[in-house]
Amino acid sequence: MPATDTQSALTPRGQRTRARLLEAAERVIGETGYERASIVEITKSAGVAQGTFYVYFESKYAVFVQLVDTLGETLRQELADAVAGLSSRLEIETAGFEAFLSFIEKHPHLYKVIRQAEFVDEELYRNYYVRLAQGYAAGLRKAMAEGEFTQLDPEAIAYALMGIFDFIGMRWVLWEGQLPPEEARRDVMAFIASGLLAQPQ
Amino acid sequence: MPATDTQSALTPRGQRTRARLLEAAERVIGETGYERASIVEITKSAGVAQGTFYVYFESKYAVFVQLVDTLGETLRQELADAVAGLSSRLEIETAGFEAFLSFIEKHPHLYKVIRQAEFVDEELYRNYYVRLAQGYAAGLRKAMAEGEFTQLDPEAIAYALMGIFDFIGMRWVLWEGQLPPEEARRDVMAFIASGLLAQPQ
Amino acid sequence: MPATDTQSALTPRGQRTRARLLEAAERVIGETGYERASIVEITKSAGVAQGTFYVYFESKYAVFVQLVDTLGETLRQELADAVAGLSSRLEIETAGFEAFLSFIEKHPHLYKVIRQAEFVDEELYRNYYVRLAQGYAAGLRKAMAEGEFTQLDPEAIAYALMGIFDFIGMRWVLWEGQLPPEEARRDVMAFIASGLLAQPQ
Amino acid sequence: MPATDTQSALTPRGQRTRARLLEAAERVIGETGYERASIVEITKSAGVAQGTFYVYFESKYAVFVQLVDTLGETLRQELADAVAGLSSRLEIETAGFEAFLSFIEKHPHLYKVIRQAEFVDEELYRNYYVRLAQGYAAGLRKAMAEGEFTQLDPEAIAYALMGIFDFIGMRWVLWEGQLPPEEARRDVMAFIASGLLAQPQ
DNA sequence: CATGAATGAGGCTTCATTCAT
DNA sequence: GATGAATGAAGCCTCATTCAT
Repeated sequence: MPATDTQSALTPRGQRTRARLLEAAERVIGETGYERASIVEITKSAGVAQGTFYVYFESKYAVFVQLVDTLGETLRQELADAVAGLSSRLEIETAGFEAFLSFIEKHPHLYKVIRQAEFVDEELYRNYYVRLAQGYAAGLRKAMAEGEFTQLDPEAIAYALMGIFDFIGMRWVLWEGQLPPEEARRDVMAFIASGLLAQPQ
Repeated sequence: MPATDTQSALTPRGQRTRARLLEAAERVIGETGYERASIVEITKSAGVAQGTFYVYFESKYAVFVQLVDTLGETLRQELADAVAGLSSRLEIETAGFEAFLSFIEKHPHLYKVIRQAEFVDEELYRNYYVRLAQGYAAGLRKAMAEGEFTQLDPEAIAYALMGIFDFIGMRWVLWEGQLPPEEARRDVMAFIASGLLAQPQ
Repeated sequence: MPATDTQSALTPRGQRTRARLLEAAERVIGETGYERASIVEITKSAGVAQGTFYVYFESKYAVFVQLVDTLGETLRQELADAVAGLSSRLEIETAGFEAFLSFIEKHPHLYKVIRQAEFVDEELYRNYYVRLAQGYAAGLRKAMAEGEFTQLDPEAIAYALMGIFDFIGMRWVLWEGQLPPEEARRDVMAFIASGLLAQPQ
Repeated sequence: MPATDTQSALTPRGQRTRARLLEAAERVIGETGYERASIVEITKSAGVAQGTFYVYFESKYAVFVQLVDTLGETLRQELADAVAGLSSRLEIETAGFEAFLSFIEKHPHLYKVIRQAEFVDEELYRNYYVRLAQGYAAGLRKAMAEGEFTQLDPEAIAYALMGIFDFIGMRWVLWEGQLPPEEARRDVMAFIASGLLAQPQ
């Protein structure tokens, strides 16, 4: 009966309410975790009544999926914007790293959402990374083909790089609430740049 | 009031029961996640009555902490054993990587437990990584001091390396249920080895 | 998180439900005692689902406190009304005695609630009596100062009088379900009246 | 199978264990209340294993009854001893009052036990008071017949006096942990003495 | 005599969801 | 569109009691 999962056919007022709920869900789920986050808390945080939640979302799980999707789209978009026009893979790598870190900084709650997915819906979680990794690996493969880097297993390197970014983001942005110090960022990039030029063994 | 959290004064029978419960908790929590894992499920899986759980553990949370501690200790021990006697940092790195992967392979449930801690008890989670990182950074610092590697921010590099291992482990061991293919392992290590020789920028 | 403990913003329907729950709690706790009274029993007696209890009260303990508070207020109010306009302390004493007995008769469950407080929350229990005794002692002190009675330790006498009323109320109203026979009431009052004129020793 | 409720046929060691359990039960039940008092707590406090409890008592309820019985007997005995040889009712009253207070002082836990009985087993509770009141009323009746006091309803007066003692004992001995100040005791006795000489109205 | 492991019923509380207004 | 009352399943935990040793 309820649950207008597509934004279609929503009055402006409805759109505002829906947006407020989504923000609140991001905040609350990001802070307390999916399981501990209650609909009561989300609606309270959004300033609406409990029942209103179900006017816009089919279930708690549905918002979660919505959030993960939003995360993926937003992140991919921001990364694409950040590297648009760059040609050297190393520049791309650096710009992507910076964009990723500032994305987490701007949306720490949203970023924590994806980390939860592992225990809420593993497929959702994998898809997020698989998709990210595929794009990543494609870029690497191209750069390797063009001789910019050594030929290394692109998928493995993609996951390695994502791991680096993830842990650096966790250590400084999530835990410290700020970007890593200049020195750390520079050394990590130097490490990556040099790594990508590895001599095959 | 009950809960014999110390192994002291447990009859052999009691020790067996406690061990069965711990295994069951590892399995169930690892598979379904902390929040979704119920005491009913754990005790059923251990083949004991519900109340028996509380004879050995103070609470659901308490077993969780127990598991995380066990994980930390076991992993640190296995890593230490794996690299004992090696002198070159690169050998240590390689051996540690292999040991880490085979640890996850042997204890996939246990390894998933730590990933949950982020949402169960963030401090526990951080401590786990902070402690690991400290040891790691110390080793790197020493190798750098001895000129084996370029001087880079040891903490940042430690987190970067942990991130690599974590994601590679996730991608192949957790998702595929097996060690990464030989090629992937070799290329990742080549990447790391070369990265550690980065020219400072 | 829920629990609208303040009556604010309750729809008429909500107010009715809350009132039914409060009555049921009074009945069940009064009859079976705080510890033996279960939420299941209370909600069943109120004709609502178990969860509904927690829409209106934070916990079992919270209703208990609510009941004790209500008891105190109602009793003090009824006593005040009963003695309003009377000037002689003896008349006040008599009227208070009668009012107290008929209060218990009307609210036997509520009265039994306070007797439990001793084992549920001793502070709550003491406060109830301390407060009652203070008002009582103040009245006695005044009457003594005006020479209506002998000068005796007002606090001790206040507790003595409360003890009398309590035990008489217990013996006849609680145990017999009816007011003490005329003769008993008269003799108890004669005892008190004469006692208050004791010659200091 | 177990439960040697009569002390018969107990080895000396058994008698000691039983006594320790009884003391522990008095302490724990007196402090935390019957319902909150757990067998675990009692046995721990007695320094024996959980199962040992059921070697000596049929159930938790059984010890409780045992304690109430002990209380009644001990108190009646001490009161009897205190007034033995006294002939004037007033002396008896005074000595009884003092004996009662010092009994509570020596056995505060035991005394709190009886107060709980109201919610554990109302009949037990009533019997305790009924029995006490009967003896009391008999003494009063006799004194009245002999003209020592005014003729007043003996049962009502007995309950009134018990109420006084109970509340004075509660206020000072239970709450303060010490006997009421000299002045309070004297004034209460003066009040009683004078009350007993009331002119019938 | 004594132990301590094991049980399972039952209690309090939470919370996603439904529904009538 | 929005509300908030109501639901009931399910979860964690406690504890009196039993039993094999």
